[in-house]
Amino acid sequence: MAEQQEPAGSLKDIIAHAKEYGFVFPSSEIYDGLQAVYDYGQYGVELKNNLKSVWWKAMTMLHDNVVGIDASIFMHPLTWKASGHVDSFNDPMIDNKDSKKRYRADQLLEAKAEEYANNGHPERGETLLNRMGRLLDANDLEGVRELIISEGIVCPVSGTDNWTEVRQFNLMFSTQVGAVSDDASLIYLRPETAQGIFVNFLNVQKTGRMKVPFGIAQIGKAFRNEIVARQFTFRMREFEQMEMQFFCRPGTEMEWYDKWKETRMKFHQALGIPASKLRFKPHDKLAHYANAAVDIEFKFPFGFREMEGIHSRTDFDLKSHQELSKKKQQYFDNDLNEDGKPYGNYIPYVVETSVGADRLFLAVLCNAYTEETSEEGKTRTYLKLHPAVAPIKAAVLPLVKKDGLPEKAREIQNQLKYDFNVFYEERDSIGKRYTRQDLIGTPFCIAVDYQTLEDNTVTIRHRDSTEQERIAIADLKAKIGHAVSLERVFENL
RNA sequence: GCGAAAGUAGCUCAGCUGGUAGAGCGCGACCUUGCCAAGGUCGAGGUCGCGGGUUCGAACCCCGUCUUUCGCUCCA
Repeated sequence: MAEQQEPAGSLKDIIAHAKEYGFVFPSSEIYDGLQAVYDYGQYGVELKNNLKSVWWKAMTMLHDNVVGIDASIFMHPLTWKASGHVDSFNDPMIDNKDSKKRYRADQLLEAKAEEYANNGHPERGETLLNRMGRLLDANDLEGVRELIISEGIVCPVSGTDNWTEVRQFNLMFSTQVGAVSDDASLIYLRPETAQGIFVNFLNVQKTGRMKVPFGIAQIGKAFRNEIVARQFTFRMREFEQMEMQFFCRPGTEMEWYDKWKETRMKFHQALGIPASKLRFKPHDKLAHYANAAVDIEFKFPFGFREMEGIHSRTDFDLKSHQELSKKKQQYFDNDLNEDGKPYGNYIPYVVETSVGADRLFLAVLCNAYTEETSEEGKTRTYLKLHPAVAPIKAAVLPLVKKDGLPEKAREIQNQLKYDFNVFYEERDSIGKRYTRQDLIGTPFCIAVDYQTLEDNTVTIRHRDSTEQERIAIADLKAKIGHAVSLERVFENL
C-alpha cells in the first residue's frame, strides 16, 4: 500500500481540497453528478472572478489599443460554417474491436491514399479521397466503413480489420431557437468566443474609432462536446475562455505574435507561477486557420498541459466571414507606407491569445497548494495564492470571545469591508481559525487582543511565514491595500 | 466507446469465510481556554449508489444499472 501512495499535491489531493473548502463542486452532485461539468463554490467563484478581473484589466487598462466586448453565446449558424467548425469538427470515428483503439475514419483513409501516392499511384489515392469525400458529404457512415474494409485497412496495433461501425462525433452542442419546434431553427452553442469578436470587428473599429493595430478582448462561456473529459476542470464541456484578437497589418503579424507570446508568459509569472512550471510548446501541426501557433503549458500534477494558446490566425476568419456574409470586412489604413502612399484597404491579420479561465484557475490552485512538514512532524496545508487573487483578503479574529474583543473586531471588520473581502470569526481557538484561513489562502489574519483595547494596534499574521507584526488599526487599509493591489501584479508585466 | 478500479456518516476510511454498521476528523450545545488544527461533557447524523436475484438472513455472493476515478482514441 505505502509504495502506491500518491505524492502530496497530487490531483486527487487538490480535487479533495477544492471540494472540501468550497472551491469546486461536481455539478448536480445530489443526482450523482454529471461528467465533465463542475460548479464553483463560494471561494472558487471569488478566485475565478479575481483571475478574470486581472486578465481583463491587464488587457484593457494596460493597453490603449485593446478594448473589450461581451458577445452572445448564440450566433447565426453561418458563423460556424465560416469558421470551419461545421465542416472540420464532425469527426467520423471508428474502433478496432481487437486492439480497442479508436481512430478517425477519415484519417485512416487519408493515410491509405498517401501510401498509394508514395508507391507511385497518386491517382489511386485521389480516387480514394474523392470517394471518401462523397460518402462523408452524404453522411453515409456505413459506406465509409465498407470503404475502409474494401481497401484492406487494418489496425496498426492489432493488425486486424475487425472494425466497429463508424460513428459521428459532433464537437458542437446544438439546440433550437424558436419556441415552436416546427419553425425552430438549429443553432449551436458557441465552441469558441473568438467568432463573436470577428463578427463585431467593424462595429468596434468604427464606433471606437480604432486604428489598426488594435485588439478586442472578451471573456465568456464556450461549449465543446469533448470525446472524453478528464482531469478535473482541465477538460470541461462547458468552460470559460479569455480571448483577445489582435488585428494588425498583413506582414506584421509575426512581430505581434512574438510580442504577445512574451506578454502572456509574463502574465502567468506575475500571478506567482514560477518559470520552471511554465513552457512554450510550439504546434507541429497547425490548425486550418493558423500560420503559427504556440501553447503556454503549465506543469499540472498530470504533466505539462496547455493552459493558453497563442495563434497567428492570418486573415482566415475575417475573409471567410466576408465571403459568407457578403459584407466587406476591410479596413482602410491611412498610414503611409515606404513609398509615401496610404496602405489602403485590406483585411487585417489576426493574432489571438486564448486562455482557459478554468485552466488558469486550476493551474493557480495547483501551484498554490502547499503541504509543509515542520520539524515536529506536523503538516501544514495552505494555499499560497497571490494576495491579489485570494478569495478572502483578511480575516478579523478576536483572540477570545469575551471582554469586548468581539465588538472591537467587528469595528475593524466594518472599516475594511468596503475595500476588501474580509471574514470575521470568533469561534474556536485562534490557532484553528488561522489554519482555516490558511486552507483557503487568506493572506492576512488580524488578531484583536487585550492590547488592542489599550492602544488601537492589532497583530497581522502573514499566511506564508506565519509571522506576526503589530501595527496600528489606522494603517491596516494601506497595508492590505498595497499587498493585494493589481499594481503589484502589473509591475511585473 | 473500450479496459481497469471504486461507490458505507459532511470528510477520510474500517467492516474477516454472509448473522441486519463502526472509528477518526468534522458538525451542534455547554464548560474550560491569552496566539498557530487545545481539553472535557453531551448530542445530531447512514434504508451501506440504485434495481433485481440467491439465502432463514446480504454492506458482503450473483446479475443488471447509474455515477465517479484512472488509462486509451480526439481536441480549435
